[in-house]
Amino acid sequence: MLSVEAAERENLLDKIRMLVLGGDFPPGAVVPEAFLAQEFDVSRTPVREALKQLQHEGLVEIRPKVGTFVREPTRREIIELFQIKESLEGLAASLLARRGGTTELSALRLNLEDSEAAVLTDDTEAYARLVHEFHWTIVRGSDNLKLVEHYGRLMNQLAYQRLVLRTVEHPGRLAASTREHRAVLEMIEHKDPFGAEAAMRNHVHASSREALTEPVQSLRN
Amino acid sequence: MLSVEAAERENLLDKIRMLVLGGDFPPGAVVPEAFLAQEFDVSRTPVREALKQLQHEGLVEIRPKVGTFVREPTRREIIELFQIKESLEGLAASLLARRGGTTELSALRLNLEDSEAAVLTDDTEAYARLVHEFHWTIVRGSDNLKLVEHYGRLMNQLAYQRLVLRTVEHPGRLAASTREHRAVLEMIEHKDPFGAEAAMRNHVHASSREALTEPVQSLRN
DNA sequence: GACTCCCTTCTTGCATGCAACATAAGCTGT
DNA sequence: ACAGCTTATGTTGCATGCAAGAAGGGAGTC
Repeated sequence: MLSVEAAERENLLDKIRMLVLGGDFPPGAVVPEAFLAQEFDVSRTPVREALKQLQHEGLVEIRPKVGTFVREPTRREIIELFQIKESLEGLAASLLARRGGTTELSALRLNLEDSEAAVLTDDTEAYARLVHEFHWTIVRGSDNLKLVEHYGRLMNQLAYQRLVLRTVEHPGRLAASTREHRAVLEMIEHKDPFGAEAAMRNHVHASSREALTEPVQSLRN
Repeated sequence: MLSVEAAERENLLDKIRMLVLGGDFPPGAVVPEAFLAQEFDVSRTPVREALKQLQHEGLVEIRPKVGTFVREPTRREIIELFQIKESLEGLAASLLARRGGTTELSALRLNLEDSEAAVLTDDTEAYARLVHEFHWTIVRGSDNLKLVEHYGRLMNQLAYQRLVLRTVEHPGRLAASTREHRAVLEMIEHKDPFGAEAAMRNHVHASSREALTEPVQSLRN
């Protein structure tokens, strides 16, 4: 399908994105092309292309003739992105409910069981992974490839992993979140698009408020 | 704000996008980097970066080691994109209604008057422009910069201009569309977020069905 | 001591050269 | 005539070289 070089390039973009998202660089720090080029043993040209793409994704800012800087989303941007997240995931839930994809439904049921187990054992790391999987399963289950694509862009911008780790620290949030997931799943099982959309939006809205209540250092700008 | 080089590069990207969207190249035709480089009197490198970006926007497809091809959205993709459009514009209308931006409101009122005049005189070209302006005014009026950004990406993928020109050809659609615009505006004026979202989604849905009913050559794939 | 100017250094932006690969045409043998 | 192979061409992918600009530091001056 994809030639070897293309796959390598994808990997390069992903690798650089991981490096940026992973927090290995302090926010606002400069990321020289030459360093990345040496790090991944390629020329500056493919690194440039990848950084250009990351700029369009909003993860870095390229100041012309100055340098490439890791860009931390501002609090306002996080609010804005969560509004879009709410809308898109609502759409995804609605589409999945209308479609009634059986494989996704069973995956979601399984996910919910695992999530409840993780809540009981207080396994926040597993829970974070399951939440991620739950949302992505619904989006993919919408059977709308363009939606999947745009959703991926959105999530990249949100630097989601850092945030979700923060929300799960709130006491009681895990249980509440799981209840909301169950509500969404039930609406989808009943093939109720409007109900599913409403439940999903309600859930995302609640989770966004949780993610934003904590005044964290990296969100103070 | 933007340095000269950055502005030039933006212009280069926009210029190439216009060329691709403008239909100067037959869909599926190859667009060699070297040609564009000579056309705009730059090296292949910035052309490459621009094409790379256009690929991520979904307008062209770069087959490795083969060439760059103009990519026409399939009918399925258009349906998918319209679903997202409905969701995002619904969000925008909702946000604008909640906010109650006065400058946007007056702009929309003026737009509606002009639109009705264009309907009476059957000026389809002016109407297409006004429709475009109406929707963008609402999206910008949401005061959500990230939404504006994502919406722009979406519209680029839809190759909107070609489609809107097609919808206005349907008899009676102009008047119906204007009525729907008025409904949206009234909901926003009443500061009714839910009503505004519903009206907007209804409008987009109707317009998408119009855009998709016509079996046009370029949409047959 | 503070301010201004220049210069050094680091970064990106672009042009160009070369290699690799995919595709298609031509050639040869059957 | 046709199938398989070879070759020719066109394209992208990447490496490298060079120039231009921006930021910071240091020297000189008031």
